[in-house]
Amino acid sequence: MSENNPDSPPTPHAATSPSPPTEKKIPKAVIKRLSLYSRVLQNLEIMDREKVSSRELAARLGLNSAQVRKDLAYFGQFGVPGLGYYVSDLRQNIKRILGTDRAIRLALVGVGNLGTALLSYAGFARQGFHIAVAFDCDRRKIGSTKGNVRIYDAADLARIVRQEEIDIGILAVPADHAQAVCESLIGAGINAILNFVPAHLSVPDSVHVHYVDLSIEIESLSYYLR
Amino acid sequence: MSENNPDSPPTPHAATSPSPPTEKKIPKAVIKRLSLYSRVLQNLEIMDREKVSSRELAARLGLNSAQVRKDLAYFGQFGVPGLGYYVSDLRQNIKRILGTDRAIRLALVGVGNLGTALLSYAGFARQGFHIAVAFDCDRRKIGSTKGNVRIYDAADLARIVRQEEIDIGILAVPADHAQAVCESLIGAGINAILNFVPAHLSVPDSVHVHYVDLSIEIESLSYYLR
DNA sequence: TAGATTGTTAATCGATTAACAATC
DNA sequence: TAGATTGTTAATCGATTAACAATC
Repeated sequence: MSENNPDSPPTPHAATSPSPPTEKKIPKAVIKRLSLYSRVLQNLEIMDREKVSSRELAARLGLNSAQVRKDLAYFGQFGVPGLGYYVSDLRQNIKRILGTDRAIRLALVGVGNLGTALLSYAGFARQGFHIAVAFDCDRRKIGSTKGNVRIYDAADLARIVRQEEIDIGILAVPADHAQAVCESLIGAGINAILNFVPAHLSVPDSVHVHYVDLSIEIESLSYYLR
Repeated sequence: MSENNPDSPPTPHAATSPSPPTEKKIPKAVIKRLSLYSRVLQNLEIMDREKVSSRELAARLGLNSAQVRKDLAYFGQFGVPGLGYYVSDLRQNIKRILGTDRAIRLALVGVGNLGTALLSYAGFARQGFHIAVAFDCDRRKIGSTKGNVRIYDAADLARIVRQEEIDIGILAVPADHAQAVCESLIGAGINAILNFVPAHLSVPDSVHVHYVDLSIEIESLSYYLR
């Protein structure tokens, strides 16, 4: 989103459409909250709750009820005036909107310290996220498996990512490889990346990157001590 | 920040001052970017760069240069018109502002799957973040050490957190314990928490919580597939 | 000095919240 | 029906960006 400012000259983006004919652009923050609603709804379902109001949904997440209603209204009319939302119904709708009504296939690139931890982290599978393959460029790791996941040569990334129909790439390589690996992933058709590398990635607008950086988070938190 | 809306009745917060006599409130996003600047400056220092402009700093992070200048200007005048910023000088200033010019002491609560991964994650130490102690309530873990960190009984949390002068708490317990543990930490004087638990925490305004939730991130990313 | 870049103000943009008619 | 809660518009709030005088 740094295009067309006085810092970078107006880019003659051949690839980018002048203005996508989308009805209304949905803020990223809305999508993130959708996932939060989904989780709360899952809990409510376990508690056998049939209905829920925007007010309660908001309270359970520390949000404003108008925001909840507005977020949901981006995607259709899911509620019943005077009653609220039907828990299971709304949950299914949200999962469909997010595309998590099927298993999501992940590829991990970089099986170092952090990568290994991610492979053994059970939390993913429970939510329907499946690390299908891993990549590294260390001879000693290639061909082996870790946490039931086979480790392939990073040189074969593009081919295997296509073959295995990977949805999302997880980046956990050394910082100086991040941009290159990122480009390989994009070249292989990936346009959603979870980036654990403490480095800024340059990607086309069509590619979505989420940064996870614990050091930055801790550093930010230290500002608030005492 | 959910106070004073029609959802929650105006809370008669005895403890909260009506409006802190702070000069200007600094947005959380600014603090987060400060940490990013700090990292880029570290890299520039390694490259033996003496000076840097807001333009370059911005470009390296995909931001706007006016934003960089404005962020820094919250805290003083660090730049030289016509020249830019002195790399080492600015970096030191930012570290001082963030409070990371000394080692930060962390306490991990919950030594399960994820907690163990965090203990063995080397990335922290490098940045001056030190997990000083860990807590669990499993008899078999209490008293042992993992990754050089001693695991204490969660029942002794308050006492040890004070004794060890912990700055930040890391929450990695089962979801149904999160709120209670969070309150113990706050009771022990902690007001900065890194929360890995997929649950909303209710905390006073004075306490800062950062949520790290990989499942939510992946779920959000799946929205953008194709 | 001329050129460059800061710090800062004003303009723009986007997101959150309040309010309320419509509706069950 | 009366009470409750939605969907949505308008008002508010906050954050980003452009522009430029001041300054090295």
